[in-house]
Amino acid sequence: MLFVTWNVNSLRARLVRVTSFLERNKPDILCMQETKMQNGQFESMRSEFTALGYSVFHHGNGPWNGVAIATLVKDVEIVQRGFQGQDPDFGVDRKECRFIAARVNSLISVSAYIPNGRELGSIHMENKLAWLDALKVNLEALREKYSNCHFLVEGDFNIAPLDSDVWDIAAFEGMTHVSEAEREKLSNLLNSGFVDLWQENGEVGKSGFTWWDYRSASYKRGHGMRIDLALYSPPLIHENHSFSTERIWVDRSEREGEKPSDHAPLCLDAQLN
DNA sequence: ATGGTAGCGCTGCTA
Repeated sequence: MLFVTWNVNSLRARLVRVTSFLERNKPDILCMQETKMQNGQFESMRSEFTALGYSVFHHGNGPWNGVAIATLVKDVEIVQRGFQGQDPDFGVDRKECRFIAARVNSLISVSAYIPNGRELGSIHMENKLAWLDALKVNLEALREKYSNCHFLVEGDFNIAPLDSDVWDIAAFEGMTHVSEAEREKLSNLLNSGFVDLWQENGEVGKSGFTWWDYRSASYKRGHGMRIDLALYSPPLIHENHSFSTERIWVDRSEREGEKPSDHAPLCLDAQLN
């Protein structure tokens, strides 16, 4: 199966790029982040997806954030929008839509958009760290509930796990995305039973960057970061399941040409049953 | 070079 996660940076601005990508690559599941629209606005473009055979679940409430899952698989149901037990997708100033989970056959597919954090020490950074704690709690609960399911958590984590995941670690002194605090939250999540598939299976010597700033010709200069991740967890109940990564790669062609997102899609070819 | 660019929605915020 082909799995893709892509921060599209506005689904309205990127609709043709996204539908063209689906036509050409036919991923079984596409997780999107930063759709930047409300559920009602998404309805006006739903037919663009259904025409290609995709079912789409969208979770958005305003001009920022917003996540979605599109799939060709027919045995699919939405299992969670936002976090449980609190007013979900909590943000500093408003409710934000950053988490959606669907069951696709025997897989729970999660599309997540972790808060940016803006600056170390800011209220937004505190929110980012709290959000990562809530993500771990919610995933633990879901893994208990769907204990016979594989879990693939994909999205824009706004965290570069390793120093080698940024173009120049020296340039990130005192910056978000590489701080000890957020990396520790990610480690906590991984230690609860997830594998960073790029770290496990990425091509040796390839950077794995998925994001390049629009400014300062960052893409051309190779100034990128690996912040879009695919995390896998096997079923809690270990009965005759298997999962193997055939290949994981970044489709850089989508960061080129006319009006690209500032993120490229992270693609995963994997077999599971 | 404490700049730079893109998107949203209408003035400045978010990334």
